[in-house]
Amino acid sequence: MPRQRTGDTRARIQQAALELFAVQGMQQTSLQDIADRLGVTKPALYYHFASREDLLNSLVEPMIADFEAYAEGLRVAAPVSPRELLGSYFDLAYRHRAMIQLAIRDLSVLHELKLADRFIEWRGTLAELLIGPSPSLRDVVRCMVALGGLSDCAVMIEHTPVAELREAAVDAAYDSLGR
Amino acid sequence: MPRQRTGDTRARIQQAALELFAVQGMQQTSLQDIADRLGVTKPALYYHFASREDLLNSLVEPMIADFEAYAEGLRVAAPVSPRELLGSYFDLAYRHRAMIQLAIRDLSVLHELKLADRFIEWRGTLAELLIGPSPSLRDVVRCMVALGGLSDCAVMIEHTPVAELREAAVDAAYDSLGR
DNA sequence: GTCTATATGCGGATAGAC
DNA sequence: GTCTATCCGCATATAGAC
Repeated sequence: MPRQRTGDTRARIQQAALELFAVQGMQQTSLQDIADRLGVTKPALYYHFASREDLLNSLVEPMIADFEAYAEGLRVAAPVSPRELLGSYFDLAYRHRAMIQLAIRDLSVLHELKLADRFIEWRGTLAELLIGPSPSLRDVVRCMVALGGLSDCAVMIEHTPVAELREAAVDAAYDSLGR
Repeated sequence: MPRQRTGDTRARIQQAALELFAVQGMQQTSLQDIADRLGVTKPALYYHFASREDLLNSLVEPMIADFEAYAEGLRVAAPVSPRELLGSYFDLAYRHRAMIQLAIRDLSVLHELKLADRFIEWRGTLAELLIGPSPSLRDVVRCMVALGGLSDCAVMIEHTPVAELREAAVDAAYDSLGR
Protein backbone atom coordinates (compact mmCIF):
# COMPACT_ATOMS: atom_id res chain seq x y z
CA MET A 1 0.00 0.00 0.00
CA PRO A 2 1.22 3.48 -0.82
CA ARG A 3 1.83 5.82 2.04
CA GLN A 4 -1.07 8.11 2.91
CA ARG A 5 -0.75 11.47 1.23
CA THR A 6 -1.55 13.66 4.17
CA GLY A 7 -2.59 13.67 7.79
CA ASP A 8 -5.66 11.48 7.78
CA THR A 9 -4.08 9.44 10.53
CA ARG A 10 -7.04 10.05 12.76
CA ALA A 11 -9.34 8.38 10.28
CA ARG A 12 -6.91 5.52 9.77
CA ILE A 13 -6.83 4.89 13.49
CA GLN A 14 -10.61 4.76 13.57
CA GLN A 15 -10.71 2.36 10.66
CA ALA A 16 -8.07 0.08 12.16
CA ALA A 17 -9.99 0.06 15.43
CA LEU A 18 -13.23 -0.90 13.71
CA GLU A 19 -11.55 -3.71 11.80
CA LEU A 20 -10.06 -5.14 14.97
CA PHE A 21 -13.29 -4.69 16.91
CA ALA A 22 -15.13 -6.68 14.28
CA VAL A 23 -12.73 -9.58 14.72
CA GLN A 24 -12.10 -9.65 18.45
CA GLY A 25 -14.58 -7.31 20.08
CA MET A 26 -14.14 -3.83 21.52
CA GLN A 27 -13.14 -4.72 25.03
CA GLN A 28 -10.61 -7.29 23.91
CA THR A 29 -8.86 -4.79 21.67
CA SER A 30 -6.10 -2.79 23.29
CA LEU A 31 -4.53 0.41 22.07
CA GLN A 32 -1.44 -1.69 21.50
CA ASP A 33 -3.32 -3.86 19.03
CA ILE A 34 -4.51 -0.81 17.15
CA ALA A 35 -1.09 0.79 17.08
CA ASP A 36 0.52 -2.45 15.87
CA ARG A 37 -1.95 -2.79 13.04
CA LEU A 38 -1.05 0.68 11.78
CA GLY A 39 2.65 0.19 12.34
CA VAL A 40 2.87 3.02 14.85
CA THR A 41 3.35 3.14 18.60
CA LYS A 42 0.82 3.68 21.34
CA PRO A 43 1.79 7.25 22.18
CA ALA A 44 1.06 8.22 18.59
CA LEU A 45 -2.58 7.42 19.21
CA TYR A 46 -2.66 9.84 22.09
CA TYR A 47 -1.77 12.64 19.78
CA HIS A 48 -5.07 12.10 17.95
CA PHE A 49 -7.32 11.01 20.80
CA ALA A 50 -7.29 12.20 24.37
CA SER A 51 -8.04 8.73 25.72
CA ARG A 52 -9.30 5.34 24.78
CA GLU A 53 -12.82 6.39 25.66
CA ASP A 54 -12.46 9.40 23.41
CA LEU A 55 -11.67 7.08 20.51
CA LEU A 56 -14.63 4.85 21.27
CA ASN A 57 -16.95 7.79 21.47
CA SER A 58 -15.80 9.11 18.13
CA LEU A 59 -16.76 5.79 16.55
CA VAL A 60 -20.19 5.59 18.09
CA GLU A 61 -21.08 9.23 17.53
CA PRO A 62 -22.49 8.97 14.00
CA MET A 63 -24.91 6.24 15.01
CA ILE A 64 -26.09 8.16 18.03
CA ALA A 65 -26.76 11.22 15.94
CA ASP A 66 -28.76 9.22 13.42
CA PHE A 67 -30.85 7.44 16.04
CA GLU A 68 -31.52 10.64 17.88
CA ALA A 69 -32.56 12.43 14.71
CA TYR A 70 -34.87 9.53 13.89
CA ALA A 71 -36.58 9.57 17.26
CA GLU A 72 -36.90 13.34 17.20
CA GLY A 73 -38.29 13.23 13.68
CA LEU A 74 -40.97 10.80 14.73
CA ARG A 75 -41.86 12.93 17.70
CA VAL A 76 -42.66 15.98 15.60
CA ALA A 77 -43.85 14.41 12.34
CA ALA A 78 -47.40 13.59 11.35
CA PRO A 79 -48.40 10.08 12.44
CA VAL A 80 -47.36 7.32 10.08
CA SER A 81 -48.82 3.88 9.54
CA PRO A 82 -47.43 0.94 11.53
CA ARG A 83 -45.97 -0.62 8.40
CA GLU A 84 -44.20 2.60 7.47
CA LEU A 85 -42.83 2.90 10.96
CA LEU A 86 -41.58 -0.67 11.00
CA GLY A 87 -40.00 -0.19 7.58
CA SER A 88 -38.13 2.96 8.51
CA TYR A 89 -36.96 1.35 11.72
CA PHE A 90 -35.59 -1.57 9.74
CA ASP A 91 -33.71 0.87 7.52
CA LEU A 92 -32.25 2.64 10.53
CA ALA A 93 -31.03 -0.60 12.10
CA TYR A 94 -29.70 -1.80 8.76
CA ARG A 95 -27.69 1.38 8.19
CA HIS A 96 -25.84 0.81 11.44
CA ARG A 97 -25.75 -2.97 11.47
CA ALA A 98 -21.96 -3.17 11.75
CA MET A 99 -21.90 -0.96 14.83
CA ILE A 100 -24.93 -2.66 16.33
CA GLN A 101 -23.21 -6.03 15.98
CA LEU A 102 -20.31 -4.63 17.95
CA ALA A 103 -22.66 -3.18 20.52
CA ILE A 104 -24.48 -6.47 20.95
CA ARG A 105 -21.22 -8.28 21.34
CA ASP A 106 -20.05 -5.84 23.96
CA LEU A 107 -23.00 -4.34 25.75
CA SER A 108 -20.78 -3.44 28.65
CA VAL A 109 -18.90 -0.96 26.52
CA LEU A 110 -22.09 0.80 25.54
CA HIS A 111 -22.91 0.81 29.22
CA GLU A 112 -19.62 2.60 29.84
CA LEU A 113 -20.43 5.08 27.12
CA LYS A 114 -23.83 5.60 28.72
CA LEU A 115 -25.83 4.63 25.68
CA ALA A 116 -28.10 2.06 27.29
CA ASP A 117 -30.45 4.73 28.64
CA ARG A 118 -30.82 6.38 25.26
CA PHE A 119 -31.55 3.07 23.59
CA ILE A 120 -34.38 2.48 26.00
CA GLU A 121 -35.71 5.95 25.34
CA TRP A 122 -35.63 5.43 21.57
CA ARG A 123 -37.48 2.19 21.90
CA GLY A 124 -40.05 3.87 24.10
CA THR A 125 -40.71 6.52 21.51
CA LEU A 126 -41.34 3.91 18.85
CA ALA A 127 -43.43 1.77 21.13
CA GLU A 128 -45.72 4.66 21.99
CA LEU A 129 -46.27 5.38 18.32
CA LEU A 130 -47.10 1.75 17.67
CA ILE A 131 -49.33 1.02 20.62
CA GLY A 132 -50.08 4.33 22.29
CA PRO A 133 -49.48 5.41 25.90
CA SER A 134 -50.34 3.19 28.91
CA PRO A 135 -50.31 -0.04 26.92
CA SER A 136 -51.53 -3.39 28.19
CA LEU A 137 -49.19 -6.29 28.85
CA ARG A 138 -50.22 -7.86 25.58
CA ASP A 139 -49.34 -4.66 23.74
CA VAL A 140 -45.95 -4.43 25.42
CA VAL A 141 -45.16 -8.01 24.53
CA ARG A 142 -46.22 -7.64 20.92
CA CYS A 143 -44.21 -4.48 20.57
CA MET A 144 -41.10 -6.13 21.99
CA VAL A 145 -41.42 -9.04 19.61
CA ALA A 146 -42.01 -6.76 16.63
CA LEU A 147 -39.23 -4.23 17.20
CA GLY A 148 -36.76 -6.73 18.60
CA GLY A 149 -37.36 -9.18 15.81
CA LEU A 150 -37.10 -6.47 13.21
CA SER A 151 -33.71 -5.20 14.32
CA ASP A 152 -32.48 -8.77 14.81
CA CYS A 153 -33.26 -9.51 11.18
CA ALA A 154 -31.68 -6.27 9.96
CA VAL A 155 -28.50 -6.95 11.90
CA MET A 156 -28.07 -10.71 11.94
CA ILE A 157 -29.27 -11.98 8.57
CA GLU A 158 -27.01 -11.66 5.56
CA HIS A 159 -29.15 -11.44 2.48
CA THR A 160 -29.20 -9.54 -0.77
CA PRO A 161 -31.09 -7.91 -2.20
CA VAL A 162 -31.87 -6.16 1.04
CA ALA A 163 -35.29 -5.18 -0.18
CA GLU A 164 -36.37 -8.82 0.05
CA LEU A 165 -35.10 -9.13 3.59
CA ARG A 166 -36.76 -5.89 4.55
CA GLU A 167 -40.12 -6.93 3.20
CA ALA A 168 -40.04 -10.32 4.89
CA ALA A 169 -38.99 -8.80 8.21
CA VAL A 170 -41.60 -6.08 8.15
CA ASP A 171 -44.26 -8.64 7.32
CA ALA A 172 -43.28 -10.86 10.24
CA ALA A 173 -43.06 -7.93 12.64
CA TYR A 174 -46.39 -6.60 11.49
CA ASP A 175 -48.05 -9.96 12.02
CA SER A 176 -46.65 -10.19 15.53
CA LEU A 177 -48.50 -6.97 16.34
CA GLY A 178 -51.70 -8.95 15.85
CA ARG A 179 -53.20 -6.12 13.78
CA MET B 1 -25.06 -12.02 59.71
CA PRO B 2 -24.02 -15.08 61.64
CA ARG B 3 -20.95 -16.94 60.51
CA GLN B 4 -21.58 -19.86 58.17
CA ARG B 5 -21.89 -23.12 60.07
CA THR B 6 -19.68 -25.24 57.85
CA GLY B 7 -17.63 -25.30 54.70
CA ASP B 8 -20.09 -24.08 52.11
CA THR B 9 -17.56 -21.49 51.07
CA ARG B 10 -17.61 -22.71 47.52
CA ALA B 11 -21.31 -21.94 47.25
CA ARG B 12 -20.84 -18.57 48.93
CA ILE B 13 -18.21 -17.65 46.38
CA GLN B 14 -20.57 -18.55 43.56
CA GLN B 15 -23.35 -16.51 45.09
CA ALA B 16 -21.14 -13.48 45.64
CA ALA B 17 -19.95 -13.74 42.05
CA LEU B 18 -23.50 -13.85 40.71
CA GLU B 19 -24.53 -10.85 42.77
CA LEU B 20 -21.61 -8.83 41.51
CA PHE B 21 -22.14 -9.99 37.94
CA ALA B 22 -25.73 -8.81 38.07
CA VAL B 23 -24.60 -5.34 39.06
CA GLN B 24 -21.47 -4.79 37.02
CA GLY B 25 -21.25 -7.59 34.48
CA MET B 26 -19.08 -10.67 34.36
CA GLN B 27 -16.10 -9.23 32.57
CA GLN B 28 -15.92 -6.19 34.79
CA THR B 29 -15.86 -8.28 37.94
CA SER B 30 -12.42 -9.30 39.12
CA LEU B 31 -11.52 -12.01 41.57
CA GLN B 32 -10.47 -9.20 43.84
CA ASP B 33 -14.02 -7.83 43.83
CA ILE B 34 -15.43 -11.23 44.71
CA ALA B 35 -12.90 -11.81 47.47
CA ASP B 36 -13.55 -8.36 48.94
CA ARG B 37 -17.28 -8.96 49.01
CA LEU B 38 -16.78 -12.12 51.06
CA GLY B 39 -14.14 -10.57 53.27
CA VAL B 40 -11.47 -13.01 52.17
CA THR B 41 -8.38 -12.71 50.00
CA LYS B 42 -7.85 -13.74 46.42
CA PRO B 43 -5.78 -16.85 47.10
CA ALA B 44 -8.64 -18.23 49.18
CA LEU B 45 -10.69 -18.42 45.99
CA TYR B 46 -8.05 -20.55 44.38
CA TYR B 47 -8.51 -23.20 47.01
CA HIS B 48 -12.07 -23.70 45.76
CA PHE B 49 -11.66 -23.05 42.05
CA ALA B 50 -8.71 -23.88 39.85
CA SER B 51 -9.05 -20.64 37.90
CA ARG B 52 -11.36 -17.82 37.09
CA GLU B 53 -12.65 -19.72 34.10
CA ASP B 54 -13.36 -22.69 36.31
CA LEU B 55 -15.56 -20.51 38.49
CA LEU B 56 -17.42 -19.11 35.49
CA ASN B 57 -17.98 -22.57 34.10
CA SER B 58 -19.41 -23.80 37.36
CA LEU B 59 -22.00 -21.03 37.22
CA VAL B 60 -23.05 -21.65 33.65
CA GLU B 61 -23.08 -25.43 33.89
CA PRO B 62 -26.66 -25.92 35.13
CA MET B 63 -28.08 -23.84 32.29
CA ILE B 64 -26.07 -25.70 29.69
CA ALA B 65 -27.28 -29.03 30.97
CA ASP B 66 -30.89 -27.91 30.88
CA PHE B 67 -30.68 -26.49 27.37
CA GLU B 68 -28.92 -29.56 26.10
CA ALA B 69 -31.48 -31.87 27.63
CA TYR B 70 -34.24 -29.78 26.09
CA ALA B 71 -32.75 -29.92 22.59
CA GLU B 72 -32.07 -33.63 22.89
CA GLY B 73 -35.57 -34.26 24.14
CA LEU B 74 -37.04 -32.50 21.12
CA ARG B 75 -34.84 -34.47 18.79
CA VAL B 76 -36.14 -37.81 19.98
CA ALA B 77 -39.68 -36.96 21.01
CA ALA B 78 -42.80 -37.20 18.91
CA PRO B 79 -43.49 -33.97 17.00
CA VAL B 80 -45.32 -31.33 18.97
CA SER B 81 -47.49 -28.48 17.79
CA PRO B 82 -45.88 -25.06 17.14
CA ARG B 83 -47.72 -23.53 20.09
CA GLU B 84 -46.50 -26.27 22.42
CA LEU B 85 -42.99 -25.82 21.18
CA LEU B 86 -43.09 -22.06 21.64
CA GLY B 87 -44.53 -22.50 25.09
CA SER B 88 -41.90 -24.93 26.30
CA TYR B 89 -39.18 -22.71 24.85
CA PHE B 90 -40.56 -19.78 26.81
CA ASP B 91 -40.44 -21.88 29.97
CA LEU B 92 -36.84 -22.84 29.32
CA ALA B 93 -35.74 -19.25 28.77
CA TYR B 94 -37.72 -18.10 31.80
CA ARG B 95 -36.09 -20.67 34.08
CA HIS B 96 -32.67 -19.28 33.24
CA ARG B 97 -33.56 -15.65 32.76
CA ALA B 98 -31.04 -14.39 35.32
CA MET B 99 -28.16 -16.18 33.63
CA ILE B 100 -29.36 -15.21 30.17
CA GLN B 101 -29.40 -11.57 31.21
CA LEU B 102 -25.77 -11.92 32.19
CA ALA B 103 -24.98 -13.69 28.96
CA ILE B 104 -26.64 -11.00 26.88
CA ARG B 105 -24.74 -8.34 28.73
CA ASP B 106 -21.45 -10.11 28.19
CA LEU B 107 -21.57 -12.12 25.01
CA SER B 108 -17.80 -12.13 24.89
CA VAL B 109 -17.64 -14.25 28.03
CA LEU B 110 -19.90 -16.85 26.52
CA HIS B 111 -17.62 -16.73 23.53
CA GLU B 112 -14.71 -17.49 25.84
CA LEU B 113 -16.60 -20.34 27.39
CA LYS B 114 -17.39 -21.61 23.90
CA LEU B 115 -21.11 -21.52 24.33
CA ALA B 116 -21.96 -19.48 21.27
CA ASP B 117 -21.76 -22.51 18.99
CA ARG B 118 -24.09 -24.54 21.15
CA PHE B 119 -26.60 -21.70 21.30
CA ILE B 120 -26.70 -21.61 17.54
CA GLU B 121 -27.15 -25.35 17.41
CA TRP B 122 -30.03 -25.21 19.89
CA ARG B 123 -31.74 -22.54 17.88
CA GLY B 124 -31.24 -24.58 14.74
CA THR B 125 -32.94 -27.58 16.28
CA LEU B 126 -35.96 -25.50 17.20
CA ALA B 127 -36.05 -23.74 13.88
CA GLU B 128 -36.11 -26.98 11.96
CA LEU B 129 -39.00 -28.23 14.03
CA LEU B 130 -40.89 -25.01 13.40
CA ILE B 131 -40.24 -24.52 9.70
CA GLY B 132 -38.59 -27.71 8.45
CA PRO B 133 -35.28 -28.16 6.67
CA SER B 134 -34.11 -25.92 3.78
CA PRO B 135 -36.41 -23.03 4.72
CA SER B 136 -37.04 -19.98 2.57
CA LEU B 137 -35.87 -16.51 3.53
CA ARG B 138 -39.35 -15.65 4.72
CA ASP B 139 -39.34 -18.72 6.97
CA VAL B 140 -35.95 -17.87 8.42
CA VAL B 141 -37.06 -14.34 9.17
CA ARG B 142 -40.30 -15.40 10.78
CA CYS B 143 -38.50 -17.96 12.88
CA MET B 144 -35.98 -15.41 14.07
CA VAL B 145 -38.70 -12.99 15.05
CA ALA B 146 -40.69 -15.67 16.84
CA LEU B 147 -37.92 -17.32 18.85
CA GLY B 148 -35.97 -14.13 19.48
CA GLY B 149 -39.06 -12.25 20.55
CA LEU B 150 -40.15 -15.07 22.79
CA SER B 151 -36.92 -15.28 24.74
CA ASP B 152 -36.71 -11.48 24.88
CA CYS B 153 -40.08 -11.40 26.59
CA ALA B 154 -39.19 -14.23 28.97
CA VAL B 155 -35.97 -12.53 29.98
CA MET B 156 -36.62 -8.81 29.80
CA ILE B 157 -40.19 -8.28 30.97
CA GLU B 158 -40.96 -8.32 34.67
CA HIS B 159 -44.51 -9.45 35.14
CA THR B 160 -46.48 -11.65 37.48
CA PRO B 161 -48.31 -13.88 37.21
CA VAL B 162 -45.90 -15.41 34.72
CA ALA B 163 -48.68 -17.38 33.09
CA GLU B 164 -50.11 -14.15 31.69
CA LEU B 165 -46.77 -13.12 30.26
CA ARG B 166 -46.25 -16.55 28.80
CA GLU B 167 -49.58 -16.58 27.06
CA ALA B 168 -49.15 -13.13 25.59
CA ALA B 169 -45.64 -13.91 24.37
CA VAL B 170 -46.59 -17.21 22.80
CA ASP B 171 -49.51 -15.55 21.04
CA ALA B 172 -47.31 -12.82 19.59
CA ALA B 173 -44.62 -15.28 18.54
CA TYR B 174 -47.18 -17.56 16.98
CA ASP B 175 -48.67 -14.72 14.97
CA SER B 176 -45.25 -13.72 13.68
CA LEU B 177 -44.94 -17.19 12.17
CA GLY B 178 -47.78 -16.20 9.86
CA ARG B 179 -49.43 -19.57 10.37
C1' DG C 1 3.37 13.72 14.40
C1' DT C 2 5.79 10.15 15.95
C1' DC C 3 9.23 8.22 18.67
C1' DT C 4 11.74 5.96 23.23
C1' DA C 5 11.30 5.37 27.81
C1' DT C 6 8.78 5.05 31.74
C1' DA C 7 5.15 5.60 35.45
C1' DT C 8 1.50 3.31 37.56
C1' DG C 9 -1.91 0.17 38.39
C1' DC C 10 -4.64 -4.02 38.15
C1' DG C 11 -5.49 -8.42 36.33
C1' DG C 12 -4.78 -13.63 37.16
C1' DA C 13 -2.04 -16.87 39.38
C1' DT C 14 1.44 -19.37 42.62
C1' DA C 15 4.65 -20.39 46.84
C1' DG C 16 4.79 -21.34 51.21
C1' DA C 17 3.69 -20.17 56.21
C1' DC C 18 0.06 -20.83 59.63
C1' DG D 1 -8.78 -23.21 54.45
C1' DT D 2 -7.01 -18.98 54.61
C1' DC D 3 -3.28 -15.95 54.93
C1' DT D 4 1.09 -12.81 53.36
C1' DA D 5 4.06 -11.96 49.88
C1' DT D 6 5.20 -11.95 45.34
C1' DC D 7 5.60 -12.86 40.19
C1' DC D 8 4.33 -11.71 35.75
C1' DG D 9 2.06 -9.55 32.10
C1' DC D 10 -0.53 -6.10 29.99
C1' DA D 11 -3.44 -2.16 30.27
C1' DT D 12 -3.86 3.14 30.02
C1' DA D 13 -1.38 7.08 30.10
C1' DT D 14 2.48 10.72 30.24
C1' DA D 15 7.30 13.10 29.67
C1' DG D 16 10.24 14.70 26.71
C1' DA D 17 13.45 14.09 22.58
C1' DC D 18 13.46 14.32 17.53
